[in-house]
Amino acid sequence: MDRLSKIGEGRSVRPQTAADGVTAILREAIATGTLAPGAALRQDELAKEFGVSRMPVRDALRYLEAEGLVAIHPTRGAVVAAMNATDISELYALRELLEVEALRLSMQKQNPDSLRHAASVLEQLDRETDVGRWGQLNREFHVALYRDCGNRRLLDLIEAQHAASDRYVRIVLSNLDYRERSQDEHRAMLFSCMQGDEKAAVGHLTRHFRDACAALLDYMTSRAR
Amino acid sequence: MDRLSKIGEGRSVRPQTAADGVTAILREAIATGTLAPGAALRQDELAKEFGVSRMPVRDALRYLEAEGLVAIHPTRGAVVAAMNATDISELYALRELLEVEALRLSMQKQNPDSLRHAASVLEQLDRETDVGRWGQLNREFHVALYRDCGNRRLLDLIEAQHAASDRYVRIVLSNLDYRERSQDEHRAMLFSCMQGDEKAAVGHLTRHFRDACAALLDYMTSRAR
DNA sequence: ATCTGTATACTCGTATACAAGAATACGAAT
DNA sequence: ATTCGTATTCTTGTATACGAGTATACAGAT
Repeated sequence: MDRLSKIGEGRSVRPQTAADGVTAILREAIATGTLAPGAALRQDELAKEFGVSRMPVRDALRYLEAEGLVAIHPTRGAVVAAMNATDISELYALRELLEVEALRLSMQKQNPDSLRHAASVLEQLDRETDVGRWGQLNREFHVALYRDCGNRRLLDLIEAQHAASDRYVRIVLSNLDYRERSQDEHRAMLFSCMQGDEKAAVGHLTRHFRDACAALLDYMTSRAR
Repeated sequence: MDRLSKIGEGRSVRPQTAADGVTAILREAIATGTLAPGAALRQDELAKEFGVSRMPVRDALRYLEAEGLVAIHPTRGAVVAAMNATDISELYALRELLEVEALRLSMQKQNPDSLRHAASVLEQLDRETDVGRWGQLNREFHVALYRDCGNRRLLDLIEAQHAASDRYVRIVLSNLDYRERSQDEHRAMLFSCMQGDEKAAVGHLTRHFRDACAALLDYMTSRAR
């Protein structure tokens, strides 16, 4: 048997390659805004900065392009993807569509483990003070509610959209008022899920997205001049 | 002004790079089944075959990985993504979710140009005899119905899922019976769209997906032994 | 005979080097 | 002064070279 026929097996335990490291650092830098939207990403420059050659940097840029965080223009270079009102509306409309469906499917499975985990993440979110962790925990909470939906492809897509909206999420979450409201909505969602009240849960989730989207659009227009 | 601040402008007119060419050839080979699911994709081998170095091949593999057509395992190589019943179910459930939403949104815009284009593609499909073009025209018809949905991100996602299901679509479309049924459903969809009957259009589209999915699952189980 | 350990071969990841294309800057002509 | 053309510089795309990790094969031990 050919040695390569086994490649597809096993979990995707990515050995930590240089490109992965660069990807992670760049992703974080983009999420935090250290690399602002529109900023040019020169291969040479980044390579020197990270102490690697341009090859891993190229790979990293391709990964981030797939995630929608950077835009690559062949022979011209890469830039951090733009942030604008249109993108926000589209992104949140899409997330609502995907996540409402995933929530519905998951609730039919009734897995208490997932809800327990969601509850634990929710508490961590209350205690967490580090801005950087909020986005991550927020994602973890949402995914915990969906993970029993039984559609891996759907879950992957949801995670991808989360990565794309991470930049936005951090903005709204740095607002204390919004943070409290968000947590209220999270608690309401979790409660409805535990009760098995699908309609209520979906309602809370929908409102959650609409709220976040509205807060972001407000923020964008307010500082757009 | 820095020269790079202009990178993001203009349409994404990708200059035909070697990597793009390799990507296109590989994508087609995977779609037609020339490269069967599970087949190993050696960088050296492909590079020699296409008369380029391994670098463009690497890039191509990354693109195809993002499209879900190949699975890359670092330090172990890449293989053509597997085709199985689970994947089919997930993929079609996802497409149904995305495309029904896009259709709904598009129909609210009422753009007769799109429908005219869809009708023209439909006629081409009737006349087309080349198997390779069916998948492409099929995609064009569907996208024509959705393109006014006003959410670019949603459209991109739909196109991505189409690319992933191209392999499957070609299988069901090579069955004459199914082809006729599919065209009937297409015509029914278009008719409902022209009438502005959203409920009926969505019904036809949903049935279209369920039919295709069922036909595929039948096919898979029948020849899986 | 099966299993384990070591050696070998193969493939990928990364680095360096070269070539080609794009944008800017400069100069000449109108 | 403005506009067009050319040259230079910068950046990316591609090729080649090297190093590291993984899997297979073979040999020895249990």
